[in-house]
Amino acid sequence: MLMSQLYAPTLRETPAEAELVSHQLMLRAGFMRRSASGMYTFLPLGLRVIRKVEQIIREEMNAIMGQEVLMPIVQPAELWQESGRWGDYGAEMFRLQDRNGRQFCLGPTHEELITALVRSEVRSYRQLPLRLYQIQNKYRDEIRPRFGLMRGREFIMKDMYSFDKDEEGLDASYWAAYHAYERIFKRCGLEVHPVEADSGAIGGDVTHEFMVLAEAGEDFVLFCPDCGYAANVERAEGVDQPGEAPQDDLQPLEEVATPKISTINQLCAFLNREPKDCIKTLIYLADGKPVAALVRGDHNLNEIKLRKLLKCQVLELADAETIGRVTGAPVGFAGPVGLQVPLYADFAVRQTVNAVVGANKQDYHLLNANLGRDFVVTTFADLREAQPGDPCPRCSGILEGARGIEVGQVFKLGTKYSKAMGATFLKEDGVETPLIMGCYGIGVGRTVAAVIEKNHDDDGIVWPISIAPYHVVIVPVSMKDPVQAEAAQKLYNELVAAGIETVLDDRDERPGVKFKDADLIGFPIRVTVGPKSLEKGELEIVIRRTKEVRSLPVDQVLAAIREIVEGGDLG
RNA sequence: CGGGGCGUGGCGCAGUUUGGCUAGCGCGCCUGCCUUGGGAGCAGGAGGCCGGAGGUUCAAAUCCUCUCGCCCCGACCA
Repeated sequence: MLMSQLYAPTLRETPAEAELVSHQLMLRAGFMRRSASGMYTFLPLGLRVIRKVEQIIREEMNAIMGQEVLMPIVQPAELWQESGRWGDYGAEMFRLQDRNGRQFCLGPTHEELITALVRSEVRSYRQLPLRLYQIQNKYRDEIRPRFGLMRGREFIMKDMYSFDKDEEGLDASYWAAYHAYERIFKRCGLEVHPVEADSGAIGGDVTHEFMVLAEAGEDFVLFCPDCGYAANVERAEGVDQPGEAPQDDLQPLEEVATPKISTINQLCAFLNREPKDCIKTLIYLADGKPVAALVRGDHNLNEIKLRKLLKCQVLELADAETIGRVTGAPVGFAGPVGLQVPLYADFAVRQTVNAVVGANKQDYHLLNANLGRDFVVTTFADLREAQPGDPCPRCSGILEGARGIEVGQVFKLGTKYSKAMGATFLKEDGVETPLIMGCYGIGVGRTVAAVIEKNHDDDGIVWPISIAPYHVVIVPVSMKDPVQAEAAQKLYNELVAAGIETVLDDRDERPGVKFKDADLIGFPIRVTVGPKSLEKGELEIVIRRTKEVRSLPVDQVLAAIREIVEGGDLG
């Protein structure tokens, strides 16, 4: 490809719309442009990167017996009504109608479609296992699209769906996908960390997310440096440290005026106590019914855990009116003593002694509230959000925290969709049984964004060879010098003939401009064709990542480049 | 959806508070000269119904009302 022909409009200045480095660089380097909030056009360079990531995914999916299919983006409402998700998905689903008024959506995911496909064709255990995957655009009308490809409304996703006859089969499919993911991200030059995760609305119990640790990440993960335990904060377990609180030295309950003090921090400053000496009382509505959740003052409640414990559909913080009705006080003064709703408490509450709690009375708190004597908890459970510094739930280590970008997730779905949609098969014994499913997603665009987040410097992107849009750029210092132009063209022909993806920067620009663009775009290898080295019969190879310069005789350049490209990553 | 910010040539911005004459600057773009090892220099030039609609006024980028779009924080979320 000739640079003069390549449609890669680079920008000298950072576009105001972009916040993240990866987003800025993709715009600046001419890889993509925005068309609407959360939707992007990929320009030639961007598309080449996307295609390379897709190709790596294809190879690894095929290697675990995945077969590629292509499904419609527009999906009929009936299928989603069957699974029950037409209602559940809510405003996040792009919906549309055809001319006859039939309802459709732009597929946010494809479980329904694939299940419908398979149920009409798979009849027997002899046809299993079956692993189908697709790579295509999916649509979610996100509340807040942001960070370029990181959270778009239209995004490219690979999803594989597995169908097995039993749990062992599902387990095999799950771990095959898990290990394929490790290979895929490694080939893309990413270090990923599989973490235990919450399965959210998609259902199922066992699930891992593949995280790239980066400040730009929207997720928070906790991990144990000793035993390797790693989990999304949504999922990470809090430890139930054994033992009851000491029963001696209980002080008498005492009411204390705390005017206008309604947060733990204000309270601690006012009373000169530590947050861990307080108990937070949060009033929730679980499917409309008020409940109280108790966590220690230095902890945060994990709503996902509470929702699971209560087995409720809708869980939301109660409004001020409900809080007033339940506690008899305005927001900020709720406490467990005397509350007439079920109390669900985190394990850590069990160890508190002489705690500070709300008095259920405006501008008052209680000192020395004690479990058993002053209030009774309905159920103790792991309800708090784990945090760095907590004990590891698997060993004696201490958890650390980091932000992460979720680039992939694997789920054991079980029979949620096959049951709802009647996707069954006959087992060896002739019994009709729902298919056992798994699903395995990779955000292609997000993976590219993550690679840039982890591989850039002040000058631009530093692509790993494996997904670079081109391997090499040839930069003649001056195209007007026929000697340089000829040498550059000759090398270009040789590289292309050798199957090396090469761009020749044939523009009549000053060298500085061409070097800047080359760095910005991030070609892993640059060959400079200049008068100084040509006189000696040499060319210069510059490694983008290290800026290392190697001067080589002209006739050795091809071999050297080939070695670098075939050697894979430059480390 | 709540809070905040921004819409002025392709990009980045000034001008808006305190209405006023041909709407500016930098970059990019076009022509010519010159230059060629890290975003050169000189000269000339093109390009904007100031997001849109309505209103106030002798006069609106600037004031008022409505609207659309984009970005950030939060809540939310495979």
